[in-house]
Amino acid sequence: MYERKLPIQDECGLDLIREVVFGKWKIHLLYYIWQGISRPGQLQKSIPEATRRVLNIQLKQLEDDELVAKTVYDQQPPKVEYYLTDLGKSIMPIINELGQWGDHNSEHLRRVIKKRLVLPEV
Amino acid sequence: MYERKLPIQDECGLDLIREVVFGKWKIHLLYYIWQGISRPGQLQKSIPEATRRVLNIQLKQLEDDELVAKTVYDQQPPKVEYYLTDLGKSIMPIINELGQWGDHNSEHLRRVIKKRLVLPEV
DNA sequence: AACCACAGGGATAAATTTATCCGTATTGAA
DNA sequence: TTCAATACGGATAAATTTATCCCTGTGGTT
Repeated sequence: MYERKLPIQDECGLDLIREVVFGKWKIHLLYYIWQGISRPGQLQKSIPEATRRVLNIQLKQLEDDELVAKTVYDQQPPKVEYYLTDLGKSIMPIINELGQWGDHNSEHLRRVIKKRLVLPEV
Repeated sequence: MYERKLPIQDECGLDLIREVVFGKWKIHLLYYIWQGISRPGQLQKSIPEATRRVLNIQLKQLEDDELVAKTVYDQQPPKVEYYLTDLGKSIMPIINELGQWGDHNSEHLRRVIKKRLVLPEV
């Protein structure tokens, strides 16, 4: 594992939120699992931009943080199903609102984000 | 500036959200500005764990993304006041919910976060 | 004259996160 | 026997973000 060197901030609610949901694909994973897409392979197809490796890592963190849990079926080939814990379920209304806010303002947001790619004016 | 090498994902609302609010102190800054703490020096006192440098960088990004704007008073010593744009205001209800969720579940969250510091069992 | 408050940013190092590559294991099917 | 499907994870490189250190400039105060 990676041994952290800088202290983790956990003073306020916003600190805690950052620690558990600010990963590149965490809110996406929570969303798709909530939608019923439970198996790792399906999740990867739902998020093709992410490599399988990263999804595994972030799923593991969500699991460690107890926002998701999984059932490992004892069979061959392996079968695993993720599901949201009660804690995970409880945050979904907010994540959905975030997604809606992003969709609702997508025109604006894409515009400002695209500017980042443009080289600074001479 | 930093020239990005990997493509930015901006497919869905959740991608866009990540791009504009997933910085170490961005939601904190939005929150405090929303609370009326508008001057850079005050913001830094409100978030003592962050260095002034990082706050400047993240404020600049929030400004580029048009979630905040600022008034620069033409006087000496300098005086600057940040405020939320309409877009910035519109996301505050959700950020407040995030903070409340974190506060509400702080006991659980602190527990799982602290485990990360513990070395893996032998 | 020396210092403080104020806001800002360059240069670089360090930390952290993510990407890339590749290997493990099992069963059934071609 | 070779390959596909399934899930997982080590090792390392690259990218990105954050931390550290230090400097600029002005006007008022001591």
